[in-house]
Amino acid sequence: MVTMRDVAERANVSIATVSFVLNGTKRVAPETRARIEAAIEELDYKRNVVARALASSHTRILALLHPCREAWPNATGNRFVMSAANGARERGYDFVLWPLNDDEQMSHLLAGGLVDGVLLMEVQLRDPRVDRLIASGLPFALIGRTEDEELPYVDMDFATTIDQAVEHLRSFGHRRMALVTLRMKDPAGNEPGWITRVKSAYLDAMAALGEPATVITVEGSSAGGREAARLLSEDFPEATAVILVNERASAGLIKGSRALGRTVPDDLSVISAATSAELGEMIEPSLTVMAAPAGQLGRLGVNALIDQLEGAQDAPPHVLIPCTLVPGQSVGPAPIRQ
Amino acid sequence: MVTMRDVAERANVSIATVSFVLNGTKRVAPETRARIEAAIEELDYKRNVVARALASSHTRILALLHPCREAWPNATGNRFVMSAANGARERGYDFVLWPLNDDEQMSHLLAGGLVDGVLLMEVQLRDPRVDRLIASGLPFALIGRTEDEELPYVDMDFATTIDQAVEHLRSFGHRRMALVTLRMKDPAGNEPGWITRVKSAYLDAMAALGEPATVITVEGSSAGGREAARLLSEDFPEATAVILVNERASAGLIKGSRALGRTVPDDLSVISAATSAELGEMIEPSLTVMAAPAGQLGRLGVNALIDQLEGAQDAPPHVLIPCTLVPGQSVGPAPIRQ
DNA sequence: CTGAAAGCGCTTACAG
DNA sequence: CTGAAAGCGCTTACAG
Repeated sequence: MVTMRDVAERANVSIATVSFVLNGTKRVAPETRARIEAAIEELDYKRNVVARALASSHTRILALLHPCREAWPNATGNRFVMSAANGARERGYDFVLWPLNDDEQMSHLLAGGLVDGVLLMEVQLRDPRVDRLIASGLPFALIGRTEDEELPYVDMDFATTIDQAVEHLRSFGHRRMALVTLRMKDPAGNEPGWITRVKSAYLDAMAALGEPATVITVEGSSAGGREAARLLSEDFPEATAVILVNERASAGLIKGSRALGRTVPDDLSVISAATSAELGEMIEPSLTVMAAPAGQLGRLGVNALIDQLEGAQDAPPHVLIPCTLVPGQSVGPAPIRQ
Repeated sequence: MVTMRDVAERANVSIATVSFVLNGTKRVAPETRARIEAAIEELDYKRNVVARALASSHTRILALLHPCREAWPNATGNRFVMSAANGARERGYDFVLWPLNDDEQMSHLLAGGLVDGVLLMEVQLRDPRVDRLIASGLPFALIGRTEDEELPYVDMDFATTIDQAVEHLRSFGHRRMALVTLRMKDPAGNEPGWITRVKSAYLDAMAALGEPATVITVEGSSAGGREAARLLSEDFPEATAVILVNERASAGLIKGSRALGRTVPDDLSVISAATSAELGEMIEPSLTVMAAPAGQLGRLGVNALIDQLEGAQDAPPHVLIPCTLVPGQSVGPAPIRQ
């Protein structure tokens, strides 16, 4: 293994000077620098990240924590991760995904000194992981919000997204619209904050319109989607439109409705929010979608984290970004009925 | 920050003894051990992973490298990752996903001393990353095979999978079957090894049956699937069945065929191999699928890697696992025609 | 502009 | 069974 000492010897300098060149932390005479750079080149020296981390107490590694059990989110999640990784890299940080099963593993990671900062996804309103993060003293940024909105976060703007979905459906003449979302609780019985926000945005919108509201929650799967179709026809048969915020149930909802004799969009319009254009494309008829701003969230999240690490004195960022409407063929004029 | 020294002082021992207890590397008297464990508990001491890594030159971290650009694989890839992560954990290793953009980043990782071993996905027949891995001296295991089949790998058994798909279609009376697979090259013009293997397994099977063969390669997207439907009707209109090995084109192929007036499965049977039951469920009609053995591959891959790290003297593992048939509604009797 | 030296928090022969 | 001490490969005041 080539070490800094080897480089120093070859360039006839001390290891301190090599370090200065490598990190740009101090002026070094041009000729000296050239000699050192040549030695580095010739020896193909790479600095030992572990030793550097121990000496400097920084690793320049950022981790995205995510639950190991959960299905990995698909096109949206992927885009999020990639843009976060690229954003990190552009600012000179490594970025890793760290699947975690339990609290024990999380403590291990937080205390181990291996990462400089953490990005947390799928944050819940009262999230014990956030408490742990705070306790650990490690810098972090949240993708999603807790109850305590003082903490730094970037998040989808669910209120605006739902309002726009409602507006879009209204422009097609729909008045009775149901919300279909995800049934999901952690062991402690908490649901992700975004589900809570989606529900209340929907209820607010319906209240403002003076229309009746029905919220259907099903699991995130094809079967869940079919169940939603059934519940919809039982509990809210007057609905002519559905706002769907449950990506994995999308296909099942369409299939299930068809099986119950309601075709999309003739009998029922569907708009799938917080998802991706790719998903819309996969389904027949192509879904009208509100595409999640995954790329932006990834970049903003990682930048917020790095700003913090590098001691930007700004207030912690609170960023909300709405989804973008991508029209498909699943929304049509409201059917006339009595 | 609580260090080993704090623990040692509180327990009235040397830091060496604390280390022995922590690592179980040496006998320690029961009373001493108890004192130390109590101190660890009371101080909530966690060992500094970075310092340990520098001193021992092991981090007990394994990395799964994957290209940062690529779409993240979906249910199959997810299952693979999760089982690898859990497998690693069970043997006392951390497991991270490391998105990489380029060779520079790879060298940085390999030389940095941060990971003990590496799992490489989407291996190509001639894969420069593998050369780099070998040069780095880091232990690794491949998910997929290079040309040089001496290297340790675990992989899907494409030959068996294709044979079983063919057999399944034959049992429905099909004789003319096309292969639709993925068009994908890296910058150097190499295609992933699995694509090459799928093609030759298909060609071999058709040759053995004395049936004509047509291979259609399209990009992995809805549009690609529709293009495949078009190419199929132009280039091989006699085909009554398609073996599809291009997960993301599945939906488009069905949609595109329907648009061209061929319904599935009445006019055309489709079997989607190396994918997941979840995907099959999403599509209308539900796809008959050959589900990838993602969970097994993840576990076996990580175990092969750890065996190597821990110096098992066995020959490097060469494991092949076929997909599993999950019948859906996209395969039906071959239509009678002339 | 450069270097000698302490120190980051551990592990591990070695000695007793 | 336990400890004193060297050493892992860097960074970083401090001195010159």
